[in-house]
Amino acid sequence: METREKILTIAMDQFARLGVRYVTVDDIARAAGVSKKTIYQEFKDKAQLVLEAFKNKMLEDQEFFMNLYDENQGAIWHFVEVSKYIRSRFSNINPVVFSEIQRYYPSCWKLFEDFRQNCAIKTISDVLEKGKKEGYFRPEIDANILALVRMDQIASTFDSEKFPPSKFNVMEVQMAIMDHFIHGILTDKGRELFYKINNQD
DNA sequence: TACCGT
DNA sequence: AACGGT
Repeated sequence: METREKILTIAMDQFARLGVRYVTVDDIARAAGVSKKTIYQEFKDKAQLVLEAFKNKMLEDQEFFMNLYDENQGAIWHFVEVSKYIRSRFSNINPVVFSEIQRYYPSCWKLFEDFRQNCAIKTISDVLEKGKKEGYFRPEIDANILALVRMDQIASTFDSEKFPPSKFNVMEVQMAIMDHFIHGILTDKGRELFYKINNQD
């Protein structure tokens, strides 16, 4: 693997496990088997290293969500799969990372926000409309409003002030909120399918 | 690796 | 004192 990629991979791994501020540039250099000089040849400073590392991960996520959307297996299926992915993906991330990024790495945080605004919310709204057409979601729901609501719900899951990791398990919160949201929009026909999808694995 | 500034 | 940066 190329030096730059190796640094990014190892950095991301350590950031996720231990927190961005806990991991020093010296730690990363040691773990990657390179000198600090090499790191600073590739990256201007630690902030840029953080930015690039998270950007890579977010591009992976974006690709996953695109593929999910393109698979086109129905609105309920889509919501269930997204919830699963978020649970698996973020169960390996130390919850302190979110508040660290928000506080100390604003350009990196902006990346998250842009992704939510430009990509996630539109997709959710589309899927809500699709579910209405399929007859699985109640026809009277407002897709644009509920897309924003849903996005806020997902984001709140990672808010360690609202859900302190000492008292809450991110995965359980994620599932509870998902369940509540979807039950608020299902038709009777949708509820049947939802139970069916949930019991098949 | 040693070192400096914060 | 510890860590980013040279």
